[in-house]
Amino acid sequence: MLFGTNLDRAQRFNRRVVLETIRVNGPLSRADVARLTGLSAQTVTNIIDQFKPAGLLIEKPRRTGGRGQPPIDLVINPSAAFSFGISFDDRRLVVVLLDLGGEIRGQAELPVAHPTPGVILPLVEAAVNQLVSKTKISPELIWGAGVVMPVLVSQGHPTALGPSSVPDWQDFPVAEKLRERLNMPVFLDNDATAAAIGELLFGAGRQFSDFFYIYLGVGVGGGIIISSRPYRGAFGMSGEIGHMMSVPGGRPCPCGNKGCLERYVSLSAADAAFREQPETFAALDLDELYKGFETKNPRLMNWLDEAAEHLRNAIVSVENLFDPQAVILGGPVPDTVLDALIERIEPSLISVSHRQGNASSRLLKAETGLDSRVLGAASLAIFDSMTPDFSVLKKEAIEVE
Amino acid sequence: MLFGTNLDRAQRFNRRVVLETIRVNGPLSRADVARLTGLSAQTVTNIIDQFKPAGLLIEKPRRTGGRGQPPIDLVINPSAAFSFGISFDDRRLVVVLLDLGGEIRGQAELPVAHPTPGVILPLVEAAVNQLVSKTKISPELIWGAGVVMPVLVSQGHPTALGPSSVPDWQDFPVAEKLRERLNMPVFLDNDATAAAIGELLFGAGRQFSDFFYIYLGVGVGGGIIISSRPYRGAFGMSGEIGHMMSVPGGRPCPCGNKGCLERYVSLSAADAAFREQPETFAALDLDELYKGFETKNPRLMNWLDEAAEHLRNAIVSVENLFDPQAVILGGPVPDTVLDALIERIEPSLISVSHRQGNASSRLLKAETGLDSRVLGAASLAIFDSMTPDFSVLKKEAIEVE
DNA sequence: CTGATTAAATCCACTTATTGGATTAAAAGC
DNA sequence: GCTTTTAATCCAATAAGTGGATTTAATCAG
Repeated sequence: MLFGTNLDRAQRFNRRVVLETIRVNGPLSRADVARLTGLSAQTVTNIIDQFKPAGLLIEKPRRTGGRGQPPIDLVINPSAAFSFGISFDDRRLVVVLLDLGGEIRGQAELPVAHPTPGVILPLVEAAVNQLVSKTKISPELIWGAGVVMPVLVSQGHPTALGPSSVPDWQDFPVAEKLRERLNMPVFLDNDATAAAIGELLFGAGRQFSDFFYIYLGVGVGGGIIISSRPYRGAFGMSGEIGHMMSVPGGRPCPCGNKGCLERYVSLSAADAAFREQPETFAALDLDELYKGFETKNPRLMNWLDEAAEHLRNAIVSVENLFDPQAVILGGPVPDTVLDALIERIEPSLISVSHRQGNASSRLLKAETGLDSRVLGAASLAIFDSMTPDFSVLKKEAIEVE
Repeated sequence: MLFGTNLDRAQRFNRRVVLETIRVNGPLSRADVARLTGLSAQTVTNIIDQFKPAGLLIEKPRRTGGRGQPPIDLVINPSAAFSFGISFDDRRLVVVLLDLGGEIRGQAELPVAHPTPGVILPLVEAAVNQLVSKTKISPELIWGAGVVMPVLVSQGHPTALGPSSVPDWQDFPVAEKLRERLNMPVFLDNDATAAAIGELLFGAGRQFSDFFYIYLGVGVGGGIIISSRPYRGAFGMSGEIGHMMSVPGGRPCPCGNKGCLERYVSLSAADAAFREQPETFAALDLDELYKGFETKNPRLMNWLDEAAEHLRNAIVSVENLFDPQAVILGGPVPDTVLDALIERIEPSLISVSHRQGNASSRLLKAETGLDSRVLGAASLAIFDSMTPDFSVLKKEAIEVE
């Protein structure tokens, strides 16, 4: 439904525009911000004055060199706000504390045997409280927490298409329950979307406004960034690249179709190739698998070749459908595996992105590394508070501060 | 780049919100609009007063029945604005005059042998002038013209990946040249995107904010509507569903890959099946082909079965990637062909859109029919002037009225 | 038939963010 | 030491949305 806006909302929007412009474009003077945003210098001054009490911006000493009065450079104060990232599956729970600059300030990791809500929620609460007291950050600087778990998320709630490794969470109101316990805004998202947002804020996506993030994990998912915002689809389930048809009539998939990409390109598929057995859809021994990659196990090297073929076709489709600035490959796999895949895929990609004069590499490796998942989770709250989204103009939108 | 907004832009945005809300939601009182948009009743009154001089809105007699003072219903005046649609290929040129209600007020159709700019531009100018004088509409009510031709459009200019049926237009500044001749805003777009916008404004897409339009023509293209706006990709070439890989290692495609969907699902592919010959990539005899469909030619019926298979896989991928509210199938093909395809595809579609409780049909037939292309072209200017887009808030945005 | 009730539309004074022009400040150039 | 240039700020003006009060016009209850 459409909505109108007003003076209030417009300023809230402008505040975010100013903040995000400074965050992305490095040290910037008030005059620079005015030029970049189209706002008047006076307006920029006013808005920046509003940020001062919260300490969100740091003024650097006047920079000399050119003519005229030297500008005062502004940068984001990384210690002005914090966010928690929470990630778990059927093996472990990870909680990280991220600052506004994208640095990890604290981390807790716990083994988990039975990831039921009754077990996980208290553990999360304890870990968060412990991190707060250990790092001595003041609670009002915490903008929120993001949660990622191995489920699909539709309209804020966990859902699943096939069997799940965390079945107890189906339709459980995670965000609400955690909000009550932690007393801060809580966001739940798909792993791929969260990782894409993490990459957008702090990683390889920083330079792009439109990219497709491929999250290679136990399955394979996609996070879509359009106009510097996540696109979650009409029902929150977009980006399911793993269930694109890769081999007509191929391997059966729990989703009900045959030949889905995920059955060929995923850690689960790699594991099957490694063990020379069909996929079991049970918990994987990831350490074993990582070791196999490290020792260049021939079955895994073989799998890499095959996986690259399948993935290339999927990327061609993605490029042809989205025409993004880049496709970014990441997820909880060793860097060497990502490199190996990219090396095999890139040279022979033909799509609309193959345009003349486009010499730049279109398939990039994610920068957030093995922790992309939990870093993505942590970036959800920061993203929500900082982005000059359309919805900021809406009445229901949430206050930046 | 980010941009700020101001009071001025905010009102421009609100004006469009009010107008579009009334256009879509039928007769609405000022109070209704206030409730739907979140604007105050006073603001709605003010904005509607601004539209009165231009005659954009019509007040219907007070509606009685309920308690309280009866509301005054408002509807869009279809005769308050007009737009031209211009479409040509290597066979014919079509120019239509559309009103704000989506009705065709006038139409001109001319055969074309050599569609060079030198031939087409004067013909268009003459046709437009003739339609203006014949329908006696006043020139200041014309919001603009949209152009569609068989090329890909990237950043406002014609480009091509493979061979083109209108090679003389490569990188030709169509919009600029026509703007000079017609003295009105001119928009150039891909056929699929234009048809999708037409469907969004006046067709099956009216009820949706997120859908994928499949344009089945000589080739097959896709128009993406996200949040009620077209998504053209980072470089304007999104939606190229025709070059998704359908058969690994399959029929060679001029794009450089093998097994592209378009080599199996398109009028060109149908024609090849009809003639039992490989594709020639020369001009098709469409009338012959249409006749073949009408007489239920067995080779074409066979092609329908095969095409449906390929198209189904592509739609599964599209649904899994975009999670749209619907996929709409249209283009310059007989209704019976669209029906036949949908009938074969729909029942066995499995994707994330296959969610529980989603009984609604996900694959729909376009409503704009055979003329989807030129109607889409005509809707470009109307869309540009009416939609409460993000960009309206920008300094550079164009005035509504 | 009359007064109470309900809802729409408008009137009016007020608030507030942005703006544009003027002013001040601080450097470099000549 | 004066001029030029640029940044940042001061100040009065502008204009759109808001909230409360008022007017208008219908239905409902007695």
